[in-house]
Amino acid sequence: MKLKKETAHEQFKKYLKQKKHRITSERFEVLDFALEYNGHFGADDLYIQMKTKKSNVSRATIYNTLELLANCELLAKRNFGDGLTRYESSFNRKNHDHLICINCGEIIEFTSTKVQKIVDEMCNELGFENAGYSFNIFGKCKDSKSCKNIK
Amino acid sequence: MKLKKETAHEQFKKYLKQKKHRITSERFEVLDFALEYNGHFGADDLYIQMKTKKSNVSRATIYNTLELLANCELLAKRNFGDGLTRYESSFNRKNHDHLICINCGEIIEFTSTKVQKIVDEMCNELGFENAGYSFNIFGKCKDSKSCKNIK
DNA sequence: TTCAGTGCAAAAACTTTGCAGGAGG
DNA sequence: CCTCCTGCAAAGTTTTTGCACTGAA
Repeated sequence: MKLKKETAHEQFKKYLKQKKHRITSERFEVLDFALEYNGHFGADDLYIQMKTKKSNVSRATIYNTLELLANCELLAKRNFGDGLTRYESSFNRKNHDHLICINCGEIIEFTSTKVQKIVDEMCNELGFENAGYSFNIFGKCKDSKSCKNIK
Repeated sequence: MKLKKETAHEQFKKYLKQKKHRITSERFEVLDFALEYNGHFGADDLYIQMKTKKSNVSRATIYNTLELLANCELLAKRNFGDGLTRYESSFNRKNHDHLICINCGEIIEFTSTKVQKIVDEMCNELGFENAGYSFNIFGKCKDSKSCKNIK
């Protein structure tokens, strides 16, 4: 755990230097909270979480830093169709996609090697340099086990 | 063109009846403007467009109606990662996905039969009844032709 | 020392809600 | 006639901006 955190710090530091951004304590504070956050979170979720834990970082800085962290690929930026921007740690995690239950909001992660292949194919074909993708499937889960909180 | 509009009206009417929603002139007015809108639009874009063309339909009604139109599959709801909810006519159109240039914002539509296959596979595997998906690829377009408006 | 980064609050952008009046079934 | 739908404006959410101060390089 300690190791993970340090490696992430290193990666972020490297990115900041490369982009000629300053190394500030606030930025690493945001990184730490983001890595510890369990699951997907919005910028404001993180702000509240940090506020609760007596951190003094402002909203503006959090928004700014999350953007940086997404750019240097420590976080993944997600959209589940509800108009909110969410983030999730992508540090030391396998690439994955999401299946979202439109009844209960449950989000199931899955991986499919085929998806990246399609991404590469299309980028090649259309002359794009790939910079990520977003793939969400929506549906209704049939078994009550994972769909008990019907809205 | 006339035909297209009438068929769309019919489809919407059928949907409204089935869901026991009322047939109102405002709802069809929104449908007409949505079908005529060129490309992707947000709810507020449509409101402004309608306001300009002397329509009196309110924001609340537009938001409400777009939701209905998305549910009955006359419109597709899209998210391109900028936190805005956009719609686009899906009436009489082939299913397609999007490749978005992160430099200039250009959106290129593409189709790949493989995507729907993956969607079906995953839904089967995880016991979901499919209700759509969203697949967006982000990248940088290399040729200046389609990337002239760098932000 | 210099200027990017920060906190704060205010503003902006988008969306939802409450209420009273109006129209569809 | 009974509701559902609508318009309007107000409130709510999430995100961005302006400004003066602070601290990294």
